[in-house]
Amino acid sequence: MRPEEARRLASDRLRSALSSRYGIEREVALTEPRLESFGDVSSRIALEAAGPAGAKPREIAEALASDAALPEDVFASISVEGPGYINLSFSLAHLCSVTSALASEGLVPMMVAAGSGRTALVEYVSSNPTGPLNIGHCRQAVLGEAVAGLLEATGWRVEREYYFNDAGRQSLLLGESLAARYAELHGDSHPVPEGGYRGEYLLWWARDLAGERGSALEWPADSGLFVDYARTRAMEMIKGDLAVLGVEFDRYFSESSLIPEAVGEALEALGRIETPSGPLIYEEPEGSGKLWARLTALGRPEDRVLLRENGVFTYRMPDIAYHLDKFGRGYDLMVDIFGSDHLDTSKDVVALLSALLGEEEVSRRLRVILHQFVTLVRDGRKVKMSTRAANFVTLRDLVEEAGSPDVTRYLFLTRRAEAQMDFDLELARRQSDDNPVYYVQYACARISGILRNALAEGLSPATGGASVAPLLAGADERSLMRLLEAVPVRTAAAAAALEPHRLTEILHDLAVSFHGFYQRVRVVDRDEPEVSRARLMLCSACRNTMRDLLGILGVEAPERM
RNA sequence: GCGCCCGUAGCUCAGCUGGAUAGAGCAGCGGACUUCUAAUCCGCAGGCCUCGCGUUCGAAUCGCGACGGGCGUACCA
Repeated sequence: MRPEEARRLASDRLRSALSSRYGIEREVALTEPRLESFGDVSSRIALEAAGPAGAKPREIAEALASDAALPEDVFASISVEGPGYINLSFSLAHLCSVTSALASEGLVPMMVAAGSGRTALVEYVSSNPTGPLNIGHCRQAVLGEAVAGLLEATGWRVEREYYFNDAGRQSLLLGESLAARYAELHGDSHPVPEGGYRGEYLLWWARDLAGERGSALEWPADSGLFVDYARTRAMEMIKGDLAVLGVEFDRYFSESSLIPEAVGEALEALGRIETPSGPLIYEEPEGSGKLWARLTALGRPEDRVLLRENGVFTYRMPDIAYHLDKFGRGYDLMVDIFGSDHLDTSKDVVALLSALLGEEEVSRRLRVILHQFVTLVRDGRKVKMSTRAANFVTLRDLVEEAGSPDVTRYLFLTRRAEAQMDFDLELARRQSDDNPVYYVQYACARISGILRNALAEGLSPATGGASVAPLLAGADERSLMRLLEAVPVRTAAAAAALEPHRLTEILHDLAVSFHGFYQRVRVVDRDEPEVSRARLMLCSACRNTMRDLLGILGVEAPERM
């Protein structure tokens, strides 16, 4: 029986006991208790039901425990502890059968597939093509990958998408910044424009451009060429940076592909909407051609311009068209991952989408994850960063300094998205020995070593399922199996919450338990081949589970270290 | 000013749909390698969970208010 099914069964039995004994209809939640001595799963239902039932919590708990009639092959015991907790213990046979399945099939088949073939689109990074990716994009790339991986592991069909703005003022500014560097090469002075980009990479591009096209180009006569060239190179650069992290998208979606048709249609649709305070879209000043969205009528603090007087859309407008496009593609779930600086925009876009498609539709299909910023710490001091001034640490630098994509990914994923975090460069660099990712990877490598050695002696993991339970009756074995059994449930919960950082906790728990087990229990024992094979099965389950969890996060599970 | 996120051990952070003695890593101190990888293990020490008020049988967790930090508050993205 899969772990989620075992919990469902216990929950249902307790619920019907509660119903028939007290006439209370209520879902019974089961939690993973904090301490192993509290059992394997636990319920507080008796404390919650005490009021409505008009009875003492302990009394209720005793009654439910005796009425529950749980199958003995799955549950070994049910007991009442403390103020009225109902604590359940799994049978060794159940733990062993799950362990066996993990050893032979890995983690994913052990989960009840919540997605079951439905489709999801995860949008992340979406940095505009103006320069290399920075440390913030790095956090986002890592997060997006992990969210996508988590959804895939729970049965969703996932697409990864990168949306970029290439039609706005920033593209123009980048083009002119390139033109300035280009002019500089040929001794002409053309200052980098106000608010322009000063990164050294523009100088390299200028040289390449001069090599291809000679020295006759001029700004603004050849502005289109400069802009196109800069954008192309920037996109190449970004893809290169992503490759350093091992990130690849299924689709790169450009803002300009929405202009003018999709954006026009979106604007028209918005224009048909009436709010209690008047039309959603209005012109102001009269006759100027400038169009505003009446966001205040949708509960937002300010109205916003969607179309400027000069006929150019503001960035919110293509954003809406882009989201409409995504909704139109029929995904069951869309996840947007943004930095916290996008909060306001994102809320405006969600409000306008809700006006177009209905609030229920939007909140059901669209989820926005806003992550907080990363503060870079170098020499114990916080580093100020600015993309345009180009005094920032790039994703590439970061991965190189941290030593590997694995370290970078794992470090970012140990914190939840909405927590600000400090990234200490010195720490990342020197953490080669006591970095949390190595701790986990080392456990995998250790197990691989054991399995290799055992195989060389002709011993392979047992495949008997629950039947080998008597051979794994030790306390260390049970602790590890108990943890393994809960992994599918914890992973599913992490997926439902879109919180990949929880997987690093699971991984850490598993590694701690395994290292302890390894220290105290000899796996391969020539005198006890059957016991050895049972233990090898446990090791294999542990390795597979960690490998699969690491895989979701995009981190390697090495065979040797 | 307003909106959102955050404030937990010396440092970096988990725990937050209220519940059983508040956890981890790093840093500190003390131990364990003739044994499948010591990138490991075992032990010690370290906390008015920012503060105050409230809701509750019960609050790190929920509400309100301070204080502190971050982000936003563009006709930039």
